[in-house]
Order: sequence, then structure tokens, then C-alpha cells
Amino acid sequence: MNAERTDLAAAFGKTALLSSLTPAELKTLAARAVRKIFSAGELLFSEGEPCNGLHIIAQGKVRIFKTSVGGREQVLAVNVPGESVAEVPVFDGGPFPASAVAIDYAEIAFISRRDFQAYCMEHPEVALKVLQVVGARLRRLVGIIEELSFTTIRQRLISALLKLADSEGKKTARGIEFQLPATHQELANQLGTVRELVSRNLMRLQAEGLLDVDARQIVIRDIVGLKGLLETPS
Amino acid sequence: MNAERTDLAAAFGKTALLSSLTPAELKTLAARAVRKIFSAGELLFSEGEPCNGLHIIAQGKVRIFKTSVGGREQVLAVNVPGESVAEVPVFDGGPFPASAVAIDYAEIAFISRRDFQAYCMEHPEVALKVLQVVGARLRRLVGIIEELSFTTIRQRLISALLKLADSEGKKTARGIEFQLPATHQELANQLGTVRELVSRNLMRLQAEGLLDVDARQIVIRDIVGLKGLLETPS
DNA sequence: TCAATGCAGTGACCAAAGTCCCAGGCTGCT
DNA sequence: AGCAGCCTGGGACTTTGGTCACTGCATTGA
Repeated sequence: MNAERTDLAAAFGKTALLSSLTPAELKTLAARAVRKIFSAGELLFSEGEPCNGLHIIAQGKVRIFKTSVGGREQVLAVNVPGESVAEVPVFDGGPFPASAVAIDYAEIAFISRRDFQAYCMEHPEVALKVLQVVGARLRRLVGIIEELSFTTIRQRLISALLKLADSEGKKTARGIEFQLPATHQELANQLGTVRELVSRNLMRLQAEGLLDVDARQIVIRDIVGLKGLLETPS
Repeated sequence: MNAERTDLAAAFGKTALLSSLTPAELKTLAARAVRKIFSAGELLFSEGEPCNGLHIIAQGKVRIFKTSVGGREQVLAVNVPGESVAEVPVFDGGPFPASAVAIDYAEIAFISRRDFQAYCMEHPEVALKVLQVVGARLRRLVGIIEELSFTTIRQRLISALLKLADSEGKKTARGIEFQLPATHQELANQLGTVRELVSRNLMRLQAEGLLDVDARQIVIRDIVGLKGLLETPS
């Protein structure tokens, strides 16, 4: 396993936060970082816990989410290698506003709050980068709020499908094909709803001839029609 | 009107962002700021517009909100004097993620992006403050998402009432009394719903004996009962 | 004093969202 | 082969949210 370990300094060089640093600086920072390994489904941290450092994803994907008392989940973000997690509590000293879980095997570089804050004081441009990253996060949250309060589940599902088609879809004779990245349950969590509604709405779109569904395999037959449904409120 | 003008340097001293600056620094920064006056209901800026500077509220209140195609509104924040508005686009260069309107007569100090960014490079501690402010904003947005996706309008209304009771309520013989800060419509916008549901839910709570409603005058009769409704999903 | 306007309350109605429950299929394990 | 556990599909039903239309009330300003 050791041999497969990602080189932290190299990983740092690819993160938006630290891309402006010189190789030497990356190395000194990497030296201060702790490597943490998580297996699929393992929690990085839970909402409400105190935060003592910055997490940078070297490998794997991390899902950030809130949990309700009723056991429902709302996904806030899915982060990939090169991205950082929980920048905010590092700087305001508060607890984690949400929980984070490793979606699959993940390697995380962990830098203590003190070290990173000190680094920002010495390198103001890093602080500005952090600000940009946090800004992007904030914009995405505003987008989630907009979707939750203005759109139906049907529309949210459609726009999620369109995004997937755009990023992972392959054009075939039958249409644009792709696989759902996970279970209907997981997709429901991202849309802020429950499994059944995802199933049902997929079936409804199929019945309307807009796409074909076979469990997680999706074939979009009428992408123009789908986009049309986003404009005019159904 | 000139005589009533707020002293910008003094106002700056009270803002979280700039509280660490010396009086001399405040003065030089204030010299670079432009004063903008808005009357009630006037737009500071609209979602999607490019952003060319930081707004700091010297006087008045500002409401930040998103608008849907159907004309509905979702309030993201209400900011008061001493707070800044739209820090994010100042730093990431993107457009405003939402619109802002003056709730009543307002005086805004406006500092250009370039000036403020330069200031942050010279004073890294200011950048860290900005990060804290943006962090607080982000936490509030996460809170809104949580409410939108996990709670009913009834519960959101109750928790809004409890917050108001806490901040503005006065204990009287009849219970905790206060006035709604604005119209039912406005309250609905903050809860992410429509006027009728606010009316109805208020009436329902009254029928249940938990509070008395007379238009905007609220008397909470059973605060324990209200809090109880937040715990167990109704 | 009398429209005009804006806000609050309300009933009827409809659509969306959510719950509960069970059946069928697939996978992996014993 | 047989079983257990997950995931999906789907039926029946309830609750919540939202729309529309109308009434009454207060304020305001001509």
C-alpha cells in the first residue's frame, strides 16, 4: 500500500488553494501535513464537531452533507482530488457546519489550523485564493437554495440529468447514454428528496418519451424537450 | 440632509471587517470610499450584474434575495449598519449571485474592488476578517438549506417567531408580545413560501392556543409548546 | 368624503411531495 | 441451491404547499 501513496507535495501543487506556491514552499508545507487514509463510507468528520485543521483531498471523492433528525440527507457538495474541504471553520474557529464522508478510498492531507493560518499571514495571496474557493462554495450554496425554493423535484432531476449527460454522456445511435453515478437514494439526497420520487419521476420522463431508463442506465432521447421543461414551469 | 450624513470613517470603525484598523487607516480608507444614498425599495444591484466594489452599510437595512421567474422571492440575508454586502464577488471577480435592495433610507460606503484588494494584500489580517465574515454568511446559507430541505413551512414559521420573540419580544401579562417586522408577504419571502401560507399557519397556531394574532401584532401564549413543535416532526 | 390602494383572512381546489408497503430482481455468500 | 441484503418499481394514500378568487379593513390622498 505504501508504494501507491500519493505524493502530497505533488497533490498540493494541483490544488487551487496552493497553486501559486513554489515547489520549495509546497515541500515545506507538505512536510507539516499529516496523511489520513479513509475507506469507502468512512466519516472524515461530523457536523458540530470542532475543527482543528484543513483537509485537502489527494485521492478519492468526499461528500459533504447535512442530516435531518428524520434520517434524511441533503448533499451540499461532492469534492474531488485537488479540492479542499471545510475551509470555513478553519478560519472562523467554529464547528463544522456539515458532515463529510469518503465516497470511496481516499487519501487526505491534513494541515493544522495554526500552521495554515500562519501560512496565510505570511502569504496574503494564499488568503485571497482561499477567499475565491470559499466564494465558489458560497455561490454553489446559493444555487442550491434557489433550486430548493423555486423548482420542483422534477425540474431538479432534469437539470441533474442534463449535467450528467454533459459531463459523462456518450452520443450513441439511441441518444445520449450514461450511467447514474450512484443509487437513486444518493441522487435523491442530492436533490433534497426521497428515493421514491426519483424513481417515479424517472419513470414519468420515460413514459413521456424523453428518455429511457433501465435502473441506472439512462438514454436521453429528446434532450431539447428536456431542456424545454426547465424553462416553462411544467 | 448633509448635516445628517453619517461619518464614514466612524462607520468603518464599527464594521467587523475593518475593526482592526487604526483611526488613521480608517480615515485614508474612508477618503477613498464613495458615499451612495438609496431610498426605501431602491436596488443596490441586481443578480448577474458585474461587481466593481465592496458595499459597507453606514445606515439603513439591506435585503439580499433571489428572484424566480414566477416572481417569487427568497431572502438570503438582511444586513444592518456595520455589515458589508457582496464580499464574495469582490474577490472572485464574478457577477453578483443575488440582488440587494434598500429596505429603508440607506447610506452605503462604496470602495472599489482594486482599492480593497490592494488593502487586503497590505493588511493580511483584513483578509482573514473577510474570510470570517464570508464564513458566517456561508453558515447562514447552510442553515437556510437545512430549513428548506428538512422542515415544513409551519416549523420554519415557528422558528422565525421564536427568533423574533427572543430579539424583540416583551414579556407582558398575556405572554411575549412583539410586532412582525414587515408584511406577511415579506415574512413569506424569508421562509421561501407565499403570503397565504403565512396567514394560514399563523391562524392555525392561534386556533391551537399557542399564540394570539392581530395582523402584525403577535402574543406568544405558550412558548414551551411552540418549542416542542420544533422537536418532534409535527 | 370617497375612490384607490395595499394588506390580511379565507374557502375551494389542485398539484407536488412524501409515506407506507410490498413485489421482483440482482448480487454475494454460505 | 438457497438465503439475505440491497436496490428498483410501483400502488394507495395523506399531507403539504401552492393557486385563484373574493371579502373586508385600514390608510391615503385627491
